[in-house]
Amino acid sequence: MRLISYVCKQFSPEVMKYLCVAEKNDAAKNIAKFLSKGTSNRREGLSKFNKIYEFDCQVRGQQSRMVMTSVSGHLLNYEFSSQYRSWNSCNPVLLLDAPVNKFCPENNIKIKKTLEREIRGCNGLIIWTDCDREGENIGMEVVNVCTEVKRNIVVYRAKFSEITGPSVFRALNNLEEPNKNVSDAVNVRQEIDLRTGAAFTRFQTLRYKNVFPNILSDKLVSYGSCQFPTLGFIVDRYLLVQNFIPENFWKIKMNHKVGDLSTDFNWVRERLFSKEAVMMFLDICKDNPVANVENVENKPKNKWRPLPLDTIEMEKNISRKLKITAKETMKVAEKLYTQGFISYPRTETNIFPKELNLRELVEQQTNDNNWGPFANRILEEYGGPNPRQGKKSDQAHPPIHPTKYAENLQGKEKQVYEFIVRHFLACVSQDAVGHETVVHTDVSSEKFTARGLIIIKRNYLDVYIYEKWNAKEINDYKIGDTFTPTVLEMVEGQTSAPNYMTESELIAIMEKNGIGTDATHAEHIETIKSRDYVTLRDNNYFIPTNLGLGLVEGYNQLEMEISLSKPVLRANFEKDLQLICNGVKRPDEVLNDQITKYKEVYQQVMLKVGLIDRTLAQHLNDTPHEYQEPQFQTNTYRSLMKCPRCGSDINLRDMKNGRGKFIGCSGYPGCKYVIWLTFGYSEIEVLDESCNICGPDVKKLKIKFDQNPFLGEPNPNVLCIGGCDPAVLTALNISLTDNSGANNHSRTEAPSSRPAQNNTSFNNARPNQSVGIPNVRPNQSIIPNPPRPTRVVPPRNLPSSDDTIVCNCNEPAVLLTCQNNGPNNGRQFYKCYCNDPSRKCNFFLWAPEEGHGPEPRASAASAEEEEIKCKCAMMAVTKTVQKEGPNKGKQFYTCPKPMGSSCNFFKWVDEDNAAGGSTSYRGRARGRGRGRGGGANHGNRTLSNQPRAPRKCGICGQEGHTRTRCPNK
DNA sequence: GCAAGGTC
Repeated sequence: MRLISYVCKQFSPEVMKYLCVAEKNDAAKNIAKFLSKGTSNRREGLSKFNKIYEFDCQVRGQQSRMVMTSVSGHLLNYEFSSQYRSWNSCNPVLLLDAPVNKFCPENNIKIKKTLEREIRGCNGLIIWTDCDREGENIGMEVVNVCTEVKRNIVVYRAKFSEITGPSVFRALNNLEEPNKNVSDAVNVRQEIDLRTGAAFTRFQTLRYKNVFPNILSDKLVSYGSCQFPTLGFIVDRYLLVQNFIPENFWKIKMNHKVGDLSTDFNWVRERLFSKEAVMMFLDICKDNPVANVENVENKPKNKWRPLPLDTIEMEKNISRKLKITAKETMKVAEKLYTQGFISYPRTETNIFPKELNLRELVEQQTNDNNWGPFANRILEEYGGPNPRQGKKSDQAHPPIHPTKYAENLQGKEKQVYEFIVRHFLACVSQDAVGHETVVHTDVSSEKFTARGLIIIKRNYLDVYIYEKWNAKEINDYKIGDTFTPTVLEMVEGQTSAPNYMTESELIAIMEKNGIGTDATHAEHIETIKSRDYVTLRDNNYFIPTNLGLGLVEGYNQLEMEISLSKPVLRANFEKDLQLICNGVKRPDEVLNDQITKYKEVYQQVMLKVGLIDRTLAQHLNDTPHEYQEPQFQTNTYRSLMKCPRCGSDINLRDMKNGRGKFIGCSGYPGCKYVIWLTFGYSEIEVLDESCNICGPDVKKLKIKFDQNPFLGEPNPNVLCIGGCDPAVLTALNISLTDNSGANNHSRTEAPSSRPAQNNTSFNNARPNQSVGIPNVRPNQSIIPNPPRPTRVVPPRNLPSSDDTIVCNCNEPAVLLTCQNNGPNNGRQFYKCYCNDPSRKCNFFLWAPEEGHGPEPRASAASAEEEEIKCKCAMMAVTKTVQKEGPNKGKQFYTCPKPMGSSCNFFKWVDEDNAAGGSTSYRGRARGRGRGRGGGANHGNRTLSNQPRAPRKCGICGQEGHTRTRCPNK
């Protein structure tokens, strides 16, 4: 509560306006209805899924304005960085630790925009999402979106277990803080599910379409941490049935008939697997076939009313008794919940909270024609509701119960609602009461018993029509009675295999093993049906298909310590997630553990994959083709640096039209950060070499310019665009902070000719529209490394008359020879000798040589020979007049930028450059550069005597030196 | 074309 007391001081109490966000539209509607007491005004959100309700309400003792709206489940979703999304982009194993980002899917954008719009007018936020693990995470997504727009807002969490008037007011009067631990656990769960699911799904699909093209060429052979263990349960039962060997058994049957009343007696030995032995016992009995009644037990026997209803029990019972599938049941229950007829249908709790007014709930049902009289009996005859209590609680939702009487429901809604009401009334009523009689008899020392049942009060059975309790009348025996059995004979039987698995059993075993949630069991079952892993026999029993059986058997053949089709991996993961919730384990710790485990599994699978192939081949009855490894794309991009906007990697990427490259964020489309390369180049690549100044995350770029903007520098040049050298950014027209399109035009094309994807998406990117939330691993920062303060290097002027060249470290420079294949091949240059990265000495200087000395400028330079710069210091391009007229065909220099952002520089090619007066900055001819800035600007020696505009330092703007020698660094 | 979890 510390947060709350702190932030409350930030605002004047009379102006509080809260944005309230529920998990779904109907919940928002009902919460608003109760809180506003029916006075809320409705208006439309930007999405049809989130209406907005406005009303006044007391919050923490203050009259406040409430703006109630909703999301629609999760707002964001994890996705791989774009370069990993294509199925042939990489080996699937790389997906286990490839970069992932959270982004807002297209169909949630309007919901997100609604939140962003509404929070601007509010100074508080109250999270009303469901009070479970996922709801906490959804709430945190809302908090992140809203605080990104408006930082200083009060954030509260409303905790409620049902949407009723008392419950929501109780939540409002006991506002809490969001729980970050719980939200973190969900993030880990999401990330691991995506990584493992995608990695193994791609592996299986790509491999088996190749190995069994006749059968699986078009099949999606998916893997999921829940779907595979679910398949495994069905296969286990199937194999149990298939491998079952029946055995014959024999037993003695005894019956006694008195008039019309027939009483069966059970042999205490039940059955024996030896015919001879049973025959022997029967012979003994028949020697003196008189039954002596040794004892008669009379005792009360109750049949217990059901426990309060949780989701699993609801799914199992409705599946078994009403023959409605779990998936359908949940769909119907969800609808009933959103209509306010029942409480939240996803609950693990079977204990009613004390504060829930059960009497009121029973009273709501008293007018029904079918169960109304029973409800009245609870109130009048039983002294009010008396629930049987279970032992489970999820601390979030109460057991499923009716919250409102419904009389006009139809079809399955009616059936499900009726089940929930009858179950509720049953569990708060009384156990059925009966009387049991057990008769013990002796026939020649062999014991036989008979049981009779008299039902005294049916109680809950009157309303819970789904259960039967049959009375069994037997003869009235007394101790000491003797009688001759009507039937005394040997009967033969055979053990039988268990049945294949029913849905009800499957859900039970999933729950027991922690596979899926109460909300998703039904989904996983549907998934394995749709993948053709299992099929339904007689509309009731699950059996695996050849594919499902082959896959599970294949993995089982590997005899791995941890099998993908066994539930242990998921179960252990769930335990770790709970530890994150409890604050015992750190999320990154669990994440890394899981990734390591799955990598080991993947490696083991790869080692013995032939065994899976052969097992699958047997089950599919097909000959496996030799596996051809797909040609995975090799252009998985090397990270250039971290995105200034979202912290993901940004990479040098190919334009879709193949006409160049650009630098884009791997979080696209979540993050649309992009740098267009507006300068001319023939080669560009990201090197392994990191920038000493910007840090290890920032790699250097090697660029071969069409026209080298760095006069005298080698071409190709090795540069850093991480921000350590503003002159580089200026020369390349790159802005790291402004990404609204300052350089958002392609290298050589007008924006309209860019690929459509980039043309629309990237141009629309604005900083506050970021939808990407980076997946920040522990050692990552979401903010790129800022340029470190550059070491101060005092200017060291080289003696102009001295032949010794010294570098910026004041050490003699080393004379090297250019080895590249460019025009400078074989040419000599000076470089820092000490080669100590910590010194950050970038010294470079061409050595004077014959034929490379000062040259007179060509009087009428062609574009090839002369470098002309425009007003924005870009290398001017040569164009030819196309317009009809006297100048048609004449060449001119102009700014390389497209119309609209051009500096409008203009100069005729044949104009006398030497005359001066031009606005251009003239450089050296290609391949004839000298020291940076033409030598003179290095301050060490002049290697060119060409007339030129004075160069200014890219860092401090002063003349007389350049960035490498800047005293103000 | 991948997961599981929300919800419509």
